[in-house]
Amino acid sequence: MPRSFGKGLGWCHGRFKGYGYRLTLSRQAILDVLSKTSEHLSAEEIYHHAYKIHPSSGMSTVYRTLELLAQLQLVYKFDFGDGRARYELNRGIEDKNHHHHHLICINCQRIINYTDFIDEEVELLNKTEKGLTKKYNFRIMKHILQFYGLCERCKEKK
Amino acid sequence: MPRSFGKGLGWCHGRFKGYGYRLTLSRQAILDVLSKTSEHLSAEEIYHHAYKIHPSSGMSTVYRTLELLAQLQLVYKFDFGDGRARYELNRGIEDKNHHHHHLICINCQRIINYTDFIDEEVELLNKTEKGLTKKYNFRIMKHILQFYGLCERCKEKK
DNA sequence: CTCCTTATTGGGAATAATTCCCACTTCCAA
DNA sequence: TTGGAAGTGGGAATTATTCCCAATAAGGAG
Repeated sequence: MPRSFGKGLGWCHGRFKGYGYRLTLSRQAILDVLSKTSEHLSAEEIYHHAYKIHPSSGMSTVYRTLELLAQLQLVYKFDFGDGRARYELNRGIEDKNHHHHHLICINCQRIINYTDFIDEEVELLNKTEKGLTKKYNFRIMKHILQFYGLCERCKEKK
Repeated sequence: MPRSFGKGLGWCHGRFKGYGYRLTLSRQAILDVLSKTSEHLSAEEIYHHAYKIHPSSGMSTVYRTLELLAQLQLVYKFDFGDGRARYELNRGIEDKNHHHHHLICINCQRIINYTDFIDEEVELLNKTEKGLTKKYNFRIMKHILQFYGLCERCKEKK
């Protein structure tokens, strides 16, 4: 919403206008939802939360907006293997130190953002990226690194 | 089929029986298809190929069988971001040196198995895995490492 | 502030991969 | 040979996502 929106998302506004996009109430509501959670919400979850802020947003709009935001790199779109996409606000633009990878429980879907070893990981990924770019003549645009397993709780029950 | 099946897949037979599963014609056909390709086939592609060998296999059976094979670790199930699962025979059991990761073209879906830097990658992944296991008390069961981009050809056209 | 152009929207229908269901078949061990 | 369990086919059901298009709203110009 207008008020809370100002907090940390003002920069989005410029980004939108810069590309000729309109910052509508639906889009604000969706950005607002994403900015207020640390969870990795699905489109439907975002839809439900956005509903409370701006009740007339439909699913189509949610999907379209998320697609747009992903394209603008304002959000990341992830697949954690449970058959639906999940979205996370890209906080990295204003706040470095937020770069992380994911550890996913295949039983309860709990997701942990970890930053351990992240520097080494990023270093190796960059190196590999360079090597692959050269050898296979690719233009690499993104990578995925995820660990899957059973979390503390789910491990017991099996 | 029976004859060609003997080539390199004999060990599957034992694996099946060991778990009390039956090695039916449908299952043989599917394993046969997977053993004869280096591509990453989707369930539907596997279905079509298997059809030539054993025409009465239905889609349900293909999905069920692939699920079973993945569970037995005889095949790997991958998601390359194009909305359908893809499957690859696990040749690692008899043939080391086949461990690889994937480089995927987001435009034409071409997939390259690369082994460059694989030792360093595996080393870092193992280390990270150990660290995460300890810190978050997870039982890690698998990881995903993939690079996405535009291949040589698709890069030009954009 | 109002008007005009055009991006954006809602919602219902369409799509597509995968899973479900269940009567029928096949396999194997006794 | 037979009984029960494992496996099967195919069509229906499920589910996330995309498509479509008439109606709406954003925001710059006047």
